[in-house]
Amino acid sequence: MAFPQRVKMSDVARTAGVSVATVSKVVNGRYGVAQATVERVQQVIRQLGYEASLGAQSLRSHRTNVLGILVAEFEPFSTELLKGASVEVAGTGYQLLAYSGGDGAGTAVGWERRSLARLSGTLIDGAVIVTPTVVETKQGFHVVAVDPHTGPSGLPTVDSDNFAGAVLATNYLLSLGHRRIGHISGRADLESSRLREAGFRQAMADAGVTVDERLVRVGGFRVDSAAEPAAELLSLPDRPTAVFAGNDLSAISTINVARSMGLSVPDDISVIGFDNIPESALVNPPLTTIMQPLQRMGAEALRLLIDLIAGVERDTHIRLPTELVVRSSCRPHDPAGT
Amino acid sequence: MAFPQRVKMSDVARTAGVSVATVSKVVNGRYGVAQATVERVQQVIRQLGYEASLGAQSLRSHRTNVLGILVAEFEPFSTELLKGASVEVAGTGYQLLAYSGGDGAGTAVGWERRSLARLSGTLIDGAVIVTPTVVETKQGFHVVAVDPHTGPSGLPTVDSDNFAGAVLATNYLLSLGHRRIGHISGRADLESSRLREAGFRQAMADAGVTVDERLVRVGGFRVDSAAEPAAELLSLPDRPTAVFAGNDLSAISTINVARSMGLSVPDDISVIGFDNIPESALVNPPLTTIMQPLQRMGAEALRLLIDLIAGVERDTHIRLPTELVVRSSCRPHDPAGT
DNA sequence: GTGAAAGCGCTAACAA
DNA sequence: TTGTTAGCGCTTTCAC
Repeated sequence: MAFPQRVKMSDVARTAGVSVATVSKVVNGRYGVAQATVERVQQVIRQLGYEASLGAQSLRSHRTNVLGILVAEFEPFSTELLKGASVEVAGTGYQLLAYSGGDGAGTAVGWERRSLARLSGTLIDGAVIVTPTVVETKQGFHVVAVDPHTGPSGLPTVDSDNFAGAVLATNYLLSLGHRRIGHISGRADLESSRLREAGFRQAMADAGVTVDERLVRVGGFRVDSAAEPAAELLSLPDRPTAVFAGNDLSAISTINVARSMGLSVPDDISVIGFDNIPESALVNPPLTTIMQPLQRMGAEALRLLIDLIAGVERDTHIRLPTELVVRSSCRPHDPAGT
Repeated sequence: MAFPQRVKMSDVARTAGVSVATVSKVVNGRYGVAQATVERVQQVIRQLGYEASLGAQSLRSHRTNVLGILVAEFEPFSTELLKGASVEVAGTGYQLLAYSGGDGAGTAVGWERRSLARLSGTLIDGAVIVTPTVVETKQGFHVVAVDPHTGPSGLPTVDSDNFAGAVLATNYLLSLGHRRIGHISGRADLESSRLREAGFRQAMADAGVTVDERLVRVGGFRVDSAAEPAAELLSLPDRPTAVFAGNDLSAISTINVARSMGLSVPDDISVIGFDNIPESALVNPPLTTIMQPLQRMGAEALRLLIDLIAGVERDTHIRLPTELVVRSSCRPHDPAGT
């Protein structure tokens, strides 16, 4: 077993004694080929293990039955979506192609435009874009955004109720007696980040608690980018007694920073996250957080995309509910400091 | 913002007043283009937001700087590898393309051959294949297998020490006083599955405990496929007091089945898994398991692939250590049954 | 320094 | 029913 160079359609044609056009017809199940020929060609295809090149095929036909999921990188958030999309795609006849077009540092604005430009029109019939940095609409190519960018956009979207989730998180901390609550926000360009901060402020206002602006910092939704703002927050002379982190990664980063500063979570400071990625249960202490149904979001996005391609009339904005998940990273505030 | 059809190289050429050949040279940084022309073309490229089509480009050039990760589906095991590969790829100049070529039911033998045939030669410069079902070698195309198929294969591989891990798991159960230990094995065609069962048998033999063959069943490494064998095991009149599941998914399935039968884990039966996927910490009770460094395996596989492409001389078989992770799904065996 | 032309592997008219 | 032809968007000689 060392032979198989790449076998192409012309190889099949030659072996079967027909033209490539005929092979193409057989491969694509077109009418107008003698039954005997069909069988002979199929026989050769099996024997040679021929499989059409996705690149060449899509270049020509503009239909591939492959759906793209475009992400900046494969981190816990996007891989959860991927899991959901993966089970949803089963039995649809589509294949899934996940493309990571970022630079790995999470800083490349516009990665989704580049990825989309490289893959759309050829290779994929439609795409789900995860947390895009810019808004753009292409003609004749279907795109669904998960956790979309801020700003008006005609794009079909899937997200969760970020505002309500943030209110949930903040109210939980308030109910525990915290008043000096910090917030590490996410990527300023994302609607979700904006809404979480807005929910935080709303809940604080509703409770009659003034937000200390020094306790609100931009964390960027990543472990590395959140470390510095977290450190600043915790170094304040009158540091917060609780932190609502914009997502679980920021929360985990905050816990790491706290530990490195000799602070105990939740004894010295309570931390709550957002997302409920699987990793949040693995940190020490296990993270209290707001759950977004990530896998379901991935599944809904994929279903929406398939429906759009099929021309199904339907609602193109899906918003799923969030939920408080209590673990061990928060405790009641003790004014006495005992 | 509704304009951009797909902009192609000919659009750039026309706008810049040059030929597509010249644009191509500029895009690929070839020598022999006047500095002024280079700048003008680059200006137009930026202005139009041009990006080369992966499909067309790869069809012609057979070099794409895209590496493939081929999986049957996006489940916790493969997505962990993906996370590891994603951080490893940063800064290498490669992009990652993950392709799910299975049928979603996990039953399609040969998916990796099909996926490979569709993507290799065009689109990707090399591939990491996750738990392939068959062995095959292509010429002039680099492939690394993670958790490879049983049987001799020239393929470069990355795996963990499955045998030692299984011994670890079994010895742990033995040390807890269990003697009637069941095993739900994995996919018969995978080397990892074979080695885990072998390690189980070895550890039992070393402890002088006879394996009851009725307590060894094939589980297939998936939640759904493991449910029936688990149910059979737990329905036995003299059911095992502990089960070593071939992987975490089977273990989780076993816990589900136990609960549905009214059995308590770990009070009525202890369960240990293998893999340490993040989900294992989320089940109730949190799963005791054998950790494979999945993200690191993904990273090592990607590094190995890149080295192979670059022609670096190096070891092409990487085996990483496993480790016992104690959580709450096992407890000492109580002969009295109190 | 630049462009015309051939061709990557495939599909789709159209002709035979 | 089958093969011939053109061309998808791009790269690469090779003339000019």
